[in-house]
Amino acid sequence: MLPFEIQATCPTTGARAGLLHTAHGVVETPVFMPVGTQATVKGVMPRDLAGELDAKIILGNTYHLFLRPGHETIRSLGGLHKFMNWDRAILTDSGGFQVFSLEGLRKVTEEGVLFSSHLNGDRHMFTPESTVDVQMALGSDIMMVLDECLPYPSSLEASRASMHRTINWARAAYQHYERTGKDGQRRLFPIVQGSMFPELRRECADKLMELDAEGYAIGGLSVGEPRELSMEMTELTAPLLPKDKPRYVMGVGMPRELPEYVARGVDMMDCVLPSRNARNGYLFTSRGPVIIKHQRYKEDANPVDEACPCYTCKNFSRAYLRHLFQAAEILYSTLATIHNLRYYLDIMRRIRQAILLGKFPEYLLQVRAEQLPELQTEKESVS
RNA sequence: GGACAGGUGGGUGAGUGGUUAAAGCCAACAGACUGUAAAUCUGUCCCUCCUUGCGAGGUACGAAGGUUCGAAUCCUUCCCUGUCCA
Repeated sequence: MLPFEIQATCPTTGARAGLLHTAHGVVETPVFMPVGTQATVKGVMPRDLAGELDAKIILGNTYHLFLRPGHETIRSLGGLHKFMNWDRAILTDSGGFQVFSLEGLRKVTEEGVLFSSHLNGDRHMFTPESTVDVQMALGSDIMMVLDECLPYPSSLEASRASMHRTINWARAAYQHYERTGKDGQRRLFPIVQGSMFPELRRECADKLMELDAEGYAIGGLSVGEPRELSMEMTELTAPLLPKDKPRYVMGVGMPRELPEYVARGVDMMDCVLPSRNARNGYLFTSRGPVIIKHQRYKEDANPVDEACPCYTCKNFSRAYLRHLFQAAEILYSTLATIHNLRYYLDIMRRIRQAILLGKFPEYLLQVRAEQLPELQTEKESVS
């Protein structure tokens, strides 16, 4: 298997366009990966995910799938791909994010994380080794090492200790992986931590480099810090990671930030924003956000985004979507999620094209120059 | 015609003499959301004013009177609604 093929690099910014080969297809990078935590991208059928949206890779979650339905159940049913009828690539997060999001339901020790299930309180010990085993049972194409995702802000001392723990876990996970699971069909990515401290980020990246992994992630971002900080941390960390390996920034970002991350050498991103915000009534458009529940859309016959070629925009009005939202109809979530994901994925396709054509700097400048209103005005939405 | 039960803010529905401009829920109107405990969560939700404060007035619990220092709460009459009996 060709590990990671870089097709073009922007000489100005360092942005790359590449091909990430997996046992479940080729992923064109830079890529945005829709989040499908519980073996489903909420609201969207795999048929649309592969067809209309043409996503090449999606996320699953170790913690959630371990608890329900259980990795052994999924293994016995033929693996996660078969289980959810998704024959393209899957990346699984390790449960490291749940260390952050389920703070209060877990205890971190040097050995790993002891979770109290949010479903029934049962206690489960997650170790670097066990999370690799679970992800192998799921049949993940890209596995993530167990890491400790700290909240913001965290003290220097706490961040340093945590960062070292994450390094130790990464080593343990990698050793285990090389002993039991490395077969050229899958990958295991370590995750750079270090909170918002440049020296910790550098040290962490440095140490993880020794693992000579098949790809690296930058984690611990989008945990409450100002947006500029997430960008700064990425900017200083990405160049420390191997040029010939995919770089993955976890849990970002807003649409306009996507090219910014790519400009900093990032190849992969994921975020729940497009899917979650869709369900909560927040639609991303080329002219800024459309909060579909707003009264101003009650009689708006226009599509969500004139410029969007998605199924939702091609066939339905804002007024209809607003109605579905107000009525809490299931179809709303589906149509809204299809739109938002299509919006994100189309942005990534444009970014990739720009890089391949050597026009990424212009693209970036153009995006930066667009002064999108925070919210569309009454006048704009009526016109 | 008779007997019960009941009429509370957009809806529903608590509240039976004073911390009640009146709980809760819903609707409505806004806000949040970044490796998903999220089809979730938060706020506003009678009117006017300002020095925007757990501020000042004014209206308000079917209607009109009355009792009381004080009434959505007690009394009287009337109007209306529901159920049952003729």
